[in-house]
Amino acid sequence: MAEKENGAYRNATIVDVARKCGVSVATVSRVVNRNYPVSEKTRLRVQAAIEELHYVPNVQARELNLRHSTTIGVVVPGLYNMFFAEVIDGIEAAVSNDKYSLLLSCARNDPAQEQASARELIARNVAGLIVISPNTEMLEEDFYKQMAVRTPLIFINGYREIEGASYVMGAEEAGTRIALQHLLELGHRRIMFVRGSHSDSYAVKEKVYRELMQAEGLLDEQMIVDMGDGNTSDTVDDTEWILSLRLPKQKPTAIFCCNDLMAVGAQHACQKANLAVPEDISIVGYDNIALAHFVSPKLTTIDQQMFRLGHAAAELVIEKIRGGRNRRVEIENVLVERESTGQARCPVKRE
Amino acid sequence: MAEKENGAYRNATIVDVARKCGVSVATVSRVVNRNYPVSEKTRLRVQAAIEELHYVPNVQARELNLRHSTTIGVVVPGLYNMFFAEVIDGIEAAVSNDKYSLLLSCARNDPAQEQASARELIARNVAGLIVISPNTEMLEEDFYKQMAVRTPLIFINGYREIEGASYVMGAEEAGTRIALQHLLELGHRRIMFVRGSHSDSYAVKEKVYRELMQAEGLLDEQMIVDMGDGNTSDTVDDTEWILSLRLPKQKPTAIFCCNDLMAVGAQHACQKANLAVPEDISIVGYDNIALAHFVSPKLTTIDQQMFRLGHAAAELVIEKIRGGRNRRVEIENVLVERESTGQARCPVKRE
DNA sequence: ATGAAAGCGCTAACAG
DNA sequence: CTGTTAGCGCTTTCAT
Repeated sequence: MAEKENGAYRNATIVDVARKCGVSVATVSRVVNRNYPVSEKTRLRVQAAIEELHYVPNVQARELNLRHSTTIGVVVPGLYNMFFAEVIDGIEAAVSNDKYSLLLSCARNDPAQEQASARELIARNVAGLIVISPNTEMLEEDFYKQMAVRTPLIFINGYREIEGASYVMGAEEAGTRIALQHLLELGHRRIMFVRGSHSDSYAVKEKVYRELMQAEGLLDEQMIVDMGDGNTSDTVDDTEWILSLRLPKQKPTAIFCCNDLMAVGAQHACQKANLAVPEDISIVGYDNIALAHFVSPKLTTIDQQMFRLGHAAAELVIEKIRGGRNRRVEIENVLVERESTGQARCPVKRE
Repeated sequence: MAEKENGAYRNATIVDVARKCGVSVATVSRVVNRNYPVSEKTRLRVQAAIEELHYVPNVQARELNLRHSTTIGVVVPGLYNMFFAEVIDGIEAAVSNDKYSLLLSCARNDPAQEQASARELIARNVAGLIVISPNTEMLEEDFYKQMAVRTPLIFINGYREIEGASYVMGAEEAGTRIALQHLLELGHRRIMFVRGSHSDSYAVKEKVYRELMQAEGLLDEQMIVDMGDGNTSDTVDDTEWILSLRLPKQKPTAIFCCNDLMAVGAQHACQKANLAVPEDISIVGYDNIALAHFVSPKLTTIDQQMFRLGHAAAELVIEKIRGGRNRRVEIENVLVERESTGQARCPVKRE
């Protein structure tokens, strides 16, 4: 039993156990790790002592000795967003499956805090580091490049190339194309594109949108709307507000939104404008967060497979820890057809 | 610069720095920690060496030496649910504010895994442990009691009393009463109660419901519906299904749901049954997860203030780590009146 | 102001 | 099969 002296906790160590049953610490270590022969008799004695003292081996001390760590660090913008939460769920599943533990730090959407988080995790001697949606924009030149030299480094949805790092990326270009194609095939010609500011993810999608619409002779600058901060708890309401102004003017028959929050905002705007979804107007979101099938009509969207995104990242770190090479893996983005898309009202034949 | 030999990472230690500039490790330690005088000249030399070698102090080694830890462990059922994610957001904010780091482990709603997670965290020498919504039902008799002896232990929404632990609880009894009172004041008499299985949280709420309805002479066993697993990604659809069967028979004018997922399911069921919310029927949820204001009509619900729940728990561990006593704190549950509740259609005068 | 040395809890040779 | 010992990276007396 641990003794509590003046409020301080003092737990049994390997020495306590050894002394308790008159063997050496080496022997105790051996029965704990089952890696060298120990006579049945002493093994039992030692185990009894372990039980009695509630001895728990100190992993930190072991790792110090072994010169390797079994914890993985994760830097995430925050958990307020289901997207990140699900990614972490995936990381945790893979990581704990391989006997690693997960050290988590939130960057609060602040580049400075992101760096501080990464540094903190490194100092805590993580065996590898995963950074989700890194804020590379205002990034100190080779902050991560240095880091990659000392620790396996993986980015999830990091758009800037960092030397020495591995990447897990959702196939957003392909995904955007699929979504838009879906709308086109339904006969839609006036497709609005709703994006947010300050993320490479939006830029990638806009590029695809422009190319595709251009190719179809359908590009109309007025149809591209930037609603500002696209990833906060106000995104739904903000989008609703902005679209309620734009809908009457642009009269789209379909709306593509860069994430599901915006798409739900779009649903609200249509509802307020007395446009039935999907009868009068179709809406496609992106990400497939849980919210997408909680709303009504259920949202048609592109599944980023966040759990797999996280899971793959975890596998990549572990691979690198074991001496593997850097890799870049893409997770397929697939269309989830639900209730918010349908045939265009007055389908225009596609030439 | 760290050397990479046959794919293995080998980082600079305090010894490397000391050797590099011909001082003792003690001196290096002093300039790193700024806790003892060092001459300006050597300080500069040492700092230069630190920069050059990209030396990062090893927190694990320091903590081993100092015999104290600066990491907090958190056991959570999972992150698939926004409730838990927001609680962790709160914990992380408080914890990192106090220079602690967060070690996270998911219990996957499995009591055995929950114990494994807790053990794992303890072995990693956390300074304190927070368990969110512990699955105390099938709990090995004094698993946590033992644990509380060796490490500060905090439960968030833990209903079984464990000796030696601190508690942070949402005031669910009061919250349930507030929600029901709200409905009563709106003139509702036929109030349905929707709960899930296997959680003390449901039992607490049902108790309040029964008392209150009994007191009003309104209790009707038929109005209490248990929809089974109440906290999965299927909860919304399951609730919709079950209620679509019960609504026509019971004809409630209001529905109280034990969490927001169920409440959204109830909204769907009403919609399918052509009951306008809130004109024909009122719905109150519980928790106030983000979803609640993303749906339309926006959900009236009881705010559990998850962020504060987590924040308070973190403060409690830290308090205990510093030698404080065990405490039990309640976080107020407040009514958030939005769009899903309104005057009863044919208000019956309350006697 | 600086260095030498002990030791945190643990594991892995190396002897016996 | 078991014990002795060195040392992981670090901090902190205790000397100088």
